[in-house]
Amino acid sequence: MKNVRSVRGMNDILPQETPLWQYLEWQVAAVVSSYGYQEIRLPLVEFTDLFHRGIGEVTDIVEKEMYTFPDRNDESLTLRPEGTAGCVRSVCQHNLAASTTKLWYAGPMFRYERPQKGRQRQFHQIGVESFGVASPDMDAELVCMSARLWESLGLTDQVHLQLNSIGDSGSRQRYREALVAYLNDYVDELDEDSQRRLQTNPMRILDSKNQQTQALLDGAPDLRDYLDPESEAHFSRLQEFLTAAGIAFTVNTRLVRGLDYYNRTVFEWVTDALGAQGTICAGGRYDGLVEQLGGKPVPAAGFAMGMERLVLMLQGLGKVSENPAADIYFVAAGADAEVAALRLAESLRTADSKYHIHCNSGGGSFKSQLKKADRSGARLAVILGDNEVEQNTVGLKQMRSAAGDGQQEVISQQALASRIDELLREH
RNA sequence: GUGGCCGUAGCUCACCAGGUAGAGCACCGGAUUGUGACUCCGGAGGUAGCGGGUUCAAGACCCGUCGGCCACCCCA
Repeated sequence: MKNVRSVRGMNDILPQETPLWQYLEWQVAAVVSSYGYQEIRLPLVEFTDLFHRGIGEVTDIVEKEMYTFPDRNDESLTLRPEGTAGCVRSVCQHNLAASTTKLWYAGPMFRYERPQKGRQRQFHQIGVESFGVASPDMDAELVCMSARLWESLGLTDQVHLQLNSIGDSGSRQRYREALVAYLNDYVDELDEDSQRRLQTNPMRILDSKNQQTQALLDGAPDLRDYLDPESEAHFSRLQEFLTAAGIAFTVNTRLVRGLDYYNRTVFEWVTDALGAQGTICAGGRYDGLVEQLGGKPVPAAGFAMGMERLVLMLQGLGKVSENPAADIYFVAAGADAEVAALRLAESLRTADSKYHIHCNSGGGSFKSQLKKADRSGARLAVILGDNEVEQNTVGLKQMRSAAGDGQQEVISQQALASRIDELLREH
């Protein structure tokens, strides 16, 4: 107990918390399937090369956050740091994108980062990916679907949508040059990180949190002025759709994403309820990725949600997860009574499996077993001792009846199932 | 990877000008014969994250390390 411990940043989700996770998963599955999305289950491990080609060589994820190791065959493998690359790989491998394909998945992702609240090394995402539709109605569908999710989770008034278009590669190229040209005059005023990015990935300077840098950017060229006409039309059409759907958004021309595969639409759902980890959901269009990974050219778009962050928000709502309380607790004293209890509990489960039945009290006096029954939260205690066994009866005690707690009756063992139904269905 | 704060029983925390640890909750048992919740009594549980240093003596001071939180970075 001293020296066994989980790996840093890789946390247990304890029984107390799992109901909330299940609730979240259930809501998401219901919403996305109402849009016709189908679940796909993907490996946690992929060839390292997939992420280098998919996410981009100069991204932070690939440069310093991946769990990469050689397997026994000396091939380099990596624990997936995100879901899109693997999903696209699967789509290519099985030729799934012959027609429009809409997929979703959920599961753990791995990134070697410094843990904080809302950020772990093993964390969980739900991802949604759509293949085969290039027009902006698909972008709109994805945003609508995510908005509907917040609605179903009760989070709508805590989240806000930020939207941008980063155009095609040509417009980004032209904009990058203009931005670098502008910023080169102010190199000394930039923060250290931004100075470095000026060489490696200038557009990432746009979402710097440094205030002085942001002030400098006020005079910088605007990405919007550099969009190619098609991207511009795509973007304005998307905004039309969203307005029609009644979804509020802010166009943030400094919103760029850290993964190289995006083009045109990018969006983020943000909240201020989570401190520095404000993004709960993010995504966009990635029309070039399928081809880049060796498939036929297929347009695509998608987004991913951080489950830990959503769970934190749900907890913040006061949505405390409740463990399913016990319904029936068997109290059995004596060797014969234990046998009878086991037999009766099994027959109850056969008759109706929806009750939570506990029948392994571990012995002890009636008193201590009743105490355990009480703490289990069970509404009914079935009591068996030598007398009951002899007479084929049970004591049935109501632990939580509204009026006059502790009512107890003696009934035949044959009548137990139907009497339990009567008592438990009343509420 | 950088910076700040922190690390005492299962949980929340206390003590201490440095002299080898306590409370509440939880847990277990008991309050006469087969019955829970309230009350009373009792019990178990910590080599004070780990390692080193200073000291006659350290959980308390110093260093390192691991871990947690917060921010940066980055991202979901």
